[in-house]
Amino acid sequence: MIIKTRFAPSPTGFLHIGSIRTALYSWLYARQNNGKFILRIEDTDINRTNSKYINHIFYILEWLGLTWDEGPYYQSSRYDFYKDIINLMLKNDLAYKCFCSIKRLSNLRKNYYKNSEKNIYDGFCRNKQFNYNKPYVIRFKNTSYRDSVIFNDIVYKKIKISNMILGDFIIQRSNGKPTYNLCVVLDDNNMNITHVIRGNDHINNTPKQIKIFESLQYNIPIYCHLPMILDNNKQKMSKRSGLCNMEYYINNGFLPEAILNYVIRLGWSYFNEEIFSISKMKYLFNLNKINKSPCRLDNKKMLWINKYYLSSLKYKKLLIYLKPIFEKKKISINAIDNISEIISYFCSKTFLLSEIVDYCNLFVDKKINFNYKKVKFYVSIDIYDLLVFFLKKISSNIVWNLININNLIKLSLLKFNFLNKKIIFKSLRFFITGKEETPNLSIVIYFLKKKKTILRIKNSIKYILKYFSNIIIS
RNA sequence: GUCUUUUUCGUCUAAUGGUUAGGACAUCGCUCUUUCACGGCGAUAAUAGGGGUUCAAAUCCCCUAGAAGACGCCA
Repeated sequence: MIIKTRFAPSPTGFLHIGSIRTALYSWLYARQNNGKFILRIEDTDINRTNSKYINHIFYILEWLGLTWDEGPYYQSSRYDFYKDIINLMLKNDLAYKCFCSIKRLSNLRKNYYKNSEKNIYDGFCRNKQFNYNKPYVIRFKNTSYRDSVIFNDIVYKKIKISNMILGDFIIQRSNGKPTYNLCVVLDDNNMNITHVIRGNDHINNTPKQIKIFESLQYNIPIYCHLPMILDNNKQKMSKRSGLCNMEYYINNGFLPEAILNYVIRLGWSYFNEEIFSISKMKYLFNLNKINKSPCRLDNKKMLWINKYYLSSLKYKKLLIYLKPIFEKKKISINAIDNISEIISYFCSKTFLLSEIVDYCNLFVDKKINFNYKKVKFYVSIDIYDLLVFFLKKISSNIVWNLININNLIKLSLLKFNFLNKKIIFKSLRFFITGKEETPNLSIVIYFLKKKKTILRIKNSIKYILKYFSNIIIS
């Protein structure tokens, strides 16, 4: 028997980190067993389905490298298939038409809550042969309410749910479209899915689905419900919440391998290991070792993992990841001549791709626009003298290397020893880069090269002179 | 409210009846680079509470409390 797993998102929002883990686990399990991984788009809710979300699903799975072997199947294009089986179910007394109005059902529900009873359909149309000319839904004709459904979950082991709470649930809406619980069963059977790996918010759907499987005499797949990943408010992640959204991770410079590594460790572990490459995951991952308890995201740990992968990437691959971010920030790579040297140096010092790009931005050939409020803090006669001195020294005929640049800084510290050392560093940094926080000053100067450094200091000197004259005038 | 599930450092987790309750991230300290950052070293920190079973309980059983999900003509 070929192992078949599926990832079956509904395109009603952007994928979040929880769906990614579900996809990863399903994908891994299929790959470990030489099985097949199927992509199925569950788009039976016409009102909420949006094609941009479908494209997003493809994009993210491809970005992560979670390739699928079959599909994508669209449930919306399989209505005829579902329809045939619904008709069969009607014919074999496994389902019935229900003409109850929405108003009647909502009143029913209100009363149930008031009397704290089970909220299920009361079976008003169950054994009647109505044939009104008005809209109807089709309900599954559930078996004895005294039964309970028992199934063995890979993660949660034995789960027992009373048939009492299932009731005669709807399998076809009044608009003629089948509902989720029916489509899932028919598709999982039709596509020969052997293992259903999904979030545990579906645990309560599982008995309903098992009931349909049984009534149609299909083979019931093995279920594996994964504990929820909760957001920072300890709530189920919403497709709209920003921090869990995959767009956020991509735009902020996370690497796919880092995301997968972080996500596989939520609810699963292998001794004290933290780093899992794809091949290592395939080798070590074990469905039977998944935890039951829900977990929360830790952005700091994710950053740490991202840093790990960032520093281990080769320059060429790194550049592929960096290019779209450069473009998004409208920075031209060609404007920095020693870009490869700069990127190779900074990739081991940063947590995010976007940080590397920000650092690169320091070396772009452009005029610095000083923040006027901050200038006030740095500008003084002494700093002016310092810059003039530094300019003179750096313009001299020196070999451009880190040692010599360091020596120049040392020399300046000595010459201006009446100034606070921190002030000297901070001022040089500010007037050379326009920023208050940068990597090591001598490294920055080294990468900036002689010509640009001189130009920038000259501009800063001019700027300070102008600043002084403005003060005198006013 | 009903049903299902869950509870080990702040967070992710290890420990299948005998451990000094281990690791990672975070935090804090020290330390290197005459600055920040990075790095190196170290420290703080947990078995939800109460009963039981047992020579022995984080681990098995019961109760209580907290948390999450489900209870749709959403998926």
